[in-house]
Amino acid sequence: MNDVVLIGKALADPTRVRILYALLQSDLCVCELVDALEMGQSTLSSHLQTIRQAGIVETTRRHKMVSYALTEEARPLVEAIMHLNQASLETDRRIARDRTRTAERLALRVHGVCQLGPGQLDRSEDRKK
Amino acid sequence: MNDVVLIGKALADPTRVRILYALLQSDLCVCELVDALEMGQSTLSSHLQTIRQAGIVETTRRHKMVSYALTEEARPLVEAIMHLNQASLETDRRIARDRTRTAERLALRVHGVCQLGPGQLDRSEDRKK
DNA sequence: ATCTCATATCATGATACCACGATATGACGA
DNA sequence: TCGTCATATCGTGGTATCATGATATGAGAT
Repeated sequence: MNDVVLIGKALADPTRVRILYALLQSDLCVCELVDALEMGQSTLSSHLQTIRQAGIVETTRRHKMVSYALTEEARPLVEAIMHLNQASLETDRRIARDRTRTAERLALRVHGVCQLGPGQLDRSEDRKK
Repeated sequence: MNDVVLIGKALADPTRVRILYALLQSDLCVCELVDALEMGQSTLSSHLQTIRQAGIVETTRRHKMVSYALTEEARPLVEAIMHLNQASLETDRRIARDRTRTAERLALRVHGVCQLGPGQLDRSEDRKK
């Protein structure tokens, strides 16, 4: 029962849904998430702990960074829920922005690995418009 | 996104998980749930509204009573999540008691319909032991 | 229409959760 | 060992959520 509740809590907050949706694109380290989702590092970190306790994500160290990934067991569930509400997700502005910023941040990887630390993708990108 | 969060919130509380688990057994009216799960009517009712807003249950009137049932769309999802954590649910004392009391309350139906109102299954059952 | 009874909503106090800044941890390089 | 830097945890003020008792709604029966 408690396990179900933990999974529920993991999905019960918009910020955490954004994180899960981003992790559906790719494994990501904290600094990449900070840049992609534009939120404070402490905020992000505590949400990641919440999701981790639910058994939905797991961590691995890559050099200095800690990388977060969906677990094998949770991925089908997360995909199912996200797909079930695909319409509501695809029309969401915030999610759309997250997705492009995640892609931009991933493009900065070297040999498929994050090397840079947080603060790479600042608002200067907006001026291109 | 909002839809996903609503589903999450629906699962994010032990009381609501108990309700959903009971509804997995059978459609139930509010008075049956009050007896089976042993909780206040107002508490139960507001949780039911939460779950309803998430699109997980729907209501139909049966005589004086309002019956709650899992929706067609949500049932597979709920079953998936419950099954995924079957172990944690089957060892749960509260869930076990809920299940037997739900069965006891269902046995009081006439022609498969609840006729009785709340307060049927009181603690006198315990004295049998 | 009025009474009854099942269900819904309201008001309230207690608890939990959120975002954010400040501080702590802990791995790596010098 | 001593910095450095990415990540984790702590403290705080504001907001949401919970359980419960009191009250409101609304359908069926008289």
